Amino acid sequence: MKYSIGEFSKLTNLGIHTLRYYEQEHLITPERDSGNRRCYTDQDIAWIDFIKRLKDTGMPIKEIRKYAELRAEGDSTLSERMEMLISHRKVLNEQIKQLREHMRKLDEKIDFYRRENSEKIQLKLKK
Amino acid sequence: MKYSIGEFSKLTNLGIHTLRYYEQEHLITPERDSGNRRCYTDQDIAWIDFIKRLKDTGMPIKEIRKYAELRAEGDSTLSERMEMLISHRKVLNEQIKQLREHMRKLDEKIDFYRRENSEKIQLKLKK
DNA sequence: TCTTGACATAGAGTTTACTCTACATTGTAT
DNA sequence: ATACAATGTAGAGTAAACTCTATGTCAAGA
Repeated sequence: MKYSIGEFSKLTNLGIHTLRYYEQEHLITPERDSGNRRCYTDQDIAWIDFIKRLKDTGMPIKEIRKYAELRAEGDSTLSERMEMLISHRKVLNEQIKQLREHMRKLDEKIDFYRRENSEKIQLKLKK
Repeated sequence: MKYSIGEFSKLTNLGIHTLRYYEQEHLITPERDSGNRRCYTDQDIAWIDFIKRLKDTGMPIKEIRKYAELRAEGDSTLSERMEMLISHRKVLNEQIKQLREHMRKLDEKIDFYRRENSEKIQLKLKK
């Protein structure tokens, strides 16, 4: 199937402006029809999903762009792309570890508050 | 112990400019000495650590500011602050879940590449 | 006393990632 | 044929979170 930018925008939940911006940044390069309109494909949906994933895990547009450009070059860049993913995997792993630590500390703080609060309540009851 | 902004900057790894910016945004309000210089304390170090944690977990400055202002009001806001933390805890939990899912998908992709690559190698060997 | 370095404020500049505006063109329904 | 909604490009505007610059003050060492 082929999609106009409007349809594709709905399918991906990315604004039309954002899609054009991504094109400008070389993240995605849809074909054009006879009237110069963008034609997005089903593969493009999967590709945008992947871009979103990279974004959600903190990869800046510039680096996603590097990946996208390698991808556009074809199979000869497969191993280079794999290296990028493996190195990104490490980053992701670190992030998860960090968040767990943050969660732990947050729980400590919540516990502390709970204790503080119940002490305050004890005091109020004594009064 | 009391610290000048320069010392405090080193202790917290936040630039002097950033510290002044945080003050402007009401995240932290150090005392001033006779000559109007900022005096940071050891508590301030712990407080900045906590601010960093909130930032690292995606809380925007404006919301941290709300928390900081409640904190400055004292004990009467304890339960309100606790509510904020508990609700932030949920966000954090969601984040961790999301990242795990991203990791899973990333691993799938890496696996896929590995297979692609080995096929390519097989083809080369046959040639 | 003079100079230098850390600090002060006010405000401008930067980066990232959008988001919007203005204006031209095109495909489609009436 | 015409109106109008979707699309096109170019470029301006926005928001967040810094980051830097200009200019001034002041305390301490040479």
